[in-house]
Amino acid sequence: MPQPPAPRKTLGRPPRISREEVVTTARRIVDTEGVDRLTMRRLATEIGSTPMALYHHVRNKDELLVLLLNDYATRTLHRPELPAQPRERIVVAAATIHGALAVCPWIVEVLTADDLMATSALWFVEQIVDGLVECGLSPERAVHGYRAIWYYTAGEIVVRVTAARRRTEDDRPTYREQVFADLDPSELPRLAQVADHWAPLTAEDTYLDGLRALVDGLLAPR
Amino acid sequence: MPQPPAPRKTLGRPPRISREEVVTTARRIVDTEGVDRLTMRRLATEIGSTPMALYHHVRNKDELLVLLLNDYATRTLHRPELPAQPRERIVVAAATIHGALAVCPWIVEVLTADDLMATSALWFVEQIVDGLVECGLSPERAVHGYRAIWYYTAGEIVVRVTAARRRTEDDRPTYREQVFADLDPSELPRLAQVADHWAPLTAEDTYLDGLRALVDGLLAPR
DNA sequence: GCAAGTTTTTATACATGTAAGGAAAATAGC
DNA sequence: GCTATTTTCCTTACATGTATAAAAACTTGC
Repeated sequence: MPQPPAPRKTLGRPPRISREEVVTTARRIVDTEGVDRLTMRRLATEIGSTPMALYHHVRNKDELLVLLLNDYATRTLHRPELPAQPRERIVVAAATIHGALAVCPWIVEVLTADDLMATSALWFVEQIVDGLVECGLSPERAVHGYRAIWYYTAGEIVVRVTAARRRTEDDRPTYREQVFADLDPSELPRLAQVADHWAPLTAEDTYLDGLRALVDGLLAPR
Repeated sequence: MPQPPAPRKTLGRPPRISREEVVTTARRIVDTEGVDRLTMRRLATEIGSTPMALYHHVRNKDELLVLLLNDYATRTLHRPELPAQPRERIVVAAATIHGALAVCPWIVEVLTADDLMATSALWFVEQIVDGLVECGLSPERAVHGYRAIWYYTAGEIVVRVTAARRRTEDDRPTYREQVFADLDPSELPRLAQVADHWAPLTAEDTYLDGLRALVDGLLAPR
């Protein structure tokens, strides 16, 4: 026979939903219907509650998205075999984070939030900082180096994703196309020279090249 | 005596407000009261019209912000004396853009929009691409190099600004502080080592250092 | 002058995030 | 059992961006 629930230690009305349930349900909605469908009301009805009840488990929608990102990172960001050579280790660690985030376009709102501080991502940060130190940087410079790598990585994702988003929700010619069509070759010769190839050029994925360049530059003797 | 207005050529009901007026008024609101106060309703009453009328001159609020950014860039982004040496020219051009954007925190929503394509900024892009070519890169690689610089620059601004924003609207301890307090030194020794200095370290402005490293790396022989 | 067509403006309506205040459900002290 | 206290939940309300449809103010062709 069912034990009466052990006497509660906590004060106040017992919660009917948990932060975890909120996040899990939100994840299901995002996974199955896309992040656009994730509204507080929708989430509330899905969970059998009311919108404002969610706000006792999540500070606001932004925080919910951060939690979703952490959840996502924890589940999909597995530690790869890293090369022994520190420079290459840095590159692979950064590229792994980048790869995991790049396929998850809804994070843009959140990405900018803070540096990636999901516990699962910290290991990668450690690898990067450690690699930089092993290559001769002081711990302080190594942290700055990691920050630079993070700026570059986050910037790449944010710019690329929002550009893509804007392209889909928009059939009119891009402002960019417009501008490149009216380029004055005598004023801006280089841009005029590459104007025709600009779109395909900037569509190429050169994250790794840029990352390598940045790491090389960070490690080069001053 | 006032000439009767020349017979209009355009069809349809004559506009009572112009795109320019919309942007100018929006700018005034942003300048005097901050970007938070810029709402479509507020803008409409300020301009003596109705919210939906604005949508005939501006596709949506996002586009309005893009226009504001362009307007801002056109007014404040003046061409500096650039060094003759191409490498340094790249750095100064990028740093100038960065400096102009960094003081203008409300652009974050927009920055991610696309690359900076205000006509006034194109000159800087030209300088960067040209500098890279002068240093021996092919035009294609130069464009990719510019993109890397832009990713880094935009990422730095976005991350820094939103981190600052979150700090002000939030008095609870940061997630980051939380995480760094619970660091396991045996698992993440480097991070534990710098944990105490993390906040001040990441608060330092190291944009230029990172930029130099990136440019160095882009120009290093492969 | 009138009908048709075109562009701008207005009125109305809806979805969304979330603030404010009160109701509900538990414990603790009496 | 009763009251105070604490925590969670619910109801209501508001500001905001913007979709939709109709009205208004023009030009053009007749």
